[in-house]
Amino acid sequence: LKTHREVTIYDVAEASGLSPSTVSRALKDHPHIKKDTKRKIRELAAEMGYQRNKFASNLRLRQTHTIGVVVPRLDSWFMATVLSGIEKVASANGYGIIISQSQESWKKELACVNTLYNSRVDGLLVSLASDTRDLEHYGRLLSKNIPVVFFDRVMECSGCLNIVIDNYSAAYEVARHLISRGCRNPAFIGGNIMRNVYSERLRGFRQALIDNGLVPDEKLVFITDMSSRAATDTARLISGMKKKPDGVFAANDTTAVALMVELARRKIRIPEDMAVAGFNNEPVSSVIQPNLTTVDYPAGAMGEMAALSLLDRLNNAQSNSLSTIVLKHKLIVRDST
Amino acid sequence: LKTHREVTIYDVAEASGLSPSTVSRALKDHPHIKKDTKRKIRELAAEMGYQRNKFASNLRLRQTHTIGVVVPRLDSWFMATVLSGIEKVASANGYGIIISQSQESWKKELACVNTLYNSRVDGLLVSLASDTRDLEHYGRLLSKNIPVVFFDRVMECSGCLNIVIDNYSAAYEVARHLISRGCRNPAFIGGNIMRNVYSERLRGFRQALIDNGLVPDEKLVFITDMSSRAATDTARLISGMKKKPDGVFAANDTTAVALMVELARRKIRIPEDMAVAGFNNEPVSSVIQPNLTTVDYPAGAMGEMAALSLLDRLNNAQSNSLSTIVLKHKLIVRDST
DNA sequence: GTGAAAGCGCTAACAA
DNA sequence: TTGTTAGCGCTTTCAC
Repeated sequence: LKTHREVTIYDVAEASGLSPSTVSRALKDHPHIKKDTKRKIRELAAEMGYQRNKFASNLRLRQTHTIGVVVPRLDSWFMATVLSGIEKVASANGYGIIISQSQESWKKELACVNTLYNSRVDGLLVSLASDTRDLEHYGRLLSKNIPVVFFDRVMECSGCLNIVIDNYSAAYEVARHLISRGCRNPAFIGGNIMRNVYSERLRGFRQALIDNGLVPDEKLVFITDMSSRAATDTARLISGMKKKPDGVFAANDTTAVALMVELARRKIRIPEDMAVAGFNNEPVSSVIQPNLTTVDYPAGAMGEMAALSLLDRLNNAQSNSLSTIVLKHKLIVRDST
Repeated sequence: LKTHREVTIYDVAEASGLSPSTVSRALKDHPHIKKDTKRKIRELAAEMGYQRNKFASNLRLRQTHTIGVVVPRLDSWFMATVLSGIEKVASANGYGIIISQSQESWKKELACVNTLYNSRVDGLLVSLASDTRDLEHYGRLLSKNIPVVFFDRVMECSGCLNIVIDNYSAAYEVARHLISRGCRNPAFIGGNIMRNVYSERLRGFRQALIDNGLVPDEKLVFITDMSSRAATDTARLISGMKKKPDGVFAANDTTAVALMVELARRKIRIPEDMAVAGFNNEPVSSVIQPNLTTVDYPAGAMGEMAALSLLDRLNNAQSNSLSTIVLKHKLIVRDST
């Protein structure tokens, strides 16, 4: 427990010979207070080392100027970049962010949401864990008018806002590109298809094959936990097949890169023997040789947009009835295909 | 402003026919309360959708179970990994984390620290901005017994704890390795040498040269902002020199990699024409061809250790008088040298 | 233009 | 084992 008592508005009031209410008003630039008084109080407060106590204020005002963020994990390029965008917008608008990781687990996501609720965050920014089945744990927030914005990994949810890219089209474009490069038998690597990002990419991938007269081979659809390790294993699997795929579309660059490294180790030439495409346009994609064909994903912009939208809902209660915002993606063709 | 009133312990008290204090105690498993009463109250509270209000509690208790984190930027592999470690330990111990970015600016760092102070965080975890000159802005926290732990980018500070690796030795080892591979004229790329991580690495680099009978060439010391862009520029500069260096030690892998990419574009062979070593052992270092020689930096462990140490100071007020913790690094030799 | 006073929800010293 | 009560520091309505 702290030993020193805080400097409060009462102390400032006493020292200035004014009342606490006047001090409180002066400090927040209330129009009813004389300019001169304001100045005096400001100076005195600064001199005394006064710092307003957010808890007392929050308790009174019932709002915290804090937004909660729940992400599956934060040690990926994508999330770090999104978070950076969120933090930038939040802090520019006087909001703080509390971050928690669900570690890709539904159960832990539930715990995170509850903790953040207890912290009385003004709103929530969420990207879903890999195995989250429903949105019940957000019900309480919603019923209390605490806005929730999902980004990247989202689910349908009345009253929430979803921020995404068009994963279906992006994947469709990738697959079409693969086909145009001569692939007739491409493989897909993705994560748990309960998540929109993976199911939509798989759907786009399949549809592109069908639209081009090819038959998707279910044996070439690999669902993994999207770890580098899993990618390496998949590379082994693939390179051991009698009838190898002639191309691979991995649902993120980290997976694509780990795959390429292992394929190279096994003397499979890229793109001659097997074309490889990724997703996200992570920096590593333009480092690996050959440079990786991928989809540019506006991660920073998504973070900023998510924060902006949340702030908007916070300020203009319900004015905004949008339910989905779709950000632009872009296919980037490089040497791996 | 929220419309719904919260469910409070008063509501639960009324509904249960007990007093608020009993409810409060039951909810926190106070030993003086009958087991049966506890159970009843718990059930009732859950049923009524009671969630304790942290603000009221914080206001009363004068502690928040929240730790503030200030980092230069959070969109790098290193920071994301450190943060992941911090979050893991914090949440496992019932603490939340509020994260803010100084954007490498002293001024903004100051603002971050003040905001976090206003939020009454229990303690602070900090990695310094590139141009921070002194630690005055931490003075107030320290005088209020709010513990501050610096990690990675630290400064001497009585009363604080610093968590680092031995940057001097690590750099010394890298330089010695470069020399053992035949380099006689290696270059150094680092950031602002006000920061220990860069000054120490430069110092170790120089000393290794001297100890091996070489003379450090000051024209081959490049101080940049450590952006990829700057690395590319440096590569151009270097490759345009009449008397090129025969090796480069970059103070992080991102810089080393951007450098290698540009050198390759200019047909400089690595390691034959120029050896390159980096720092951090970022994943990209084992993706680039040739794989990058680097120093393994225990980023995740550093995050966990930082959080753990802070919690320790929070719990055993001042018991721990350590002022510096040094984590182990490891030279990793690969094909780029 | 300024002040008095009530109350946000919770906790703990003290009383019973 | 449980209840009473007095704040934690701030904001704001109402009065002057």
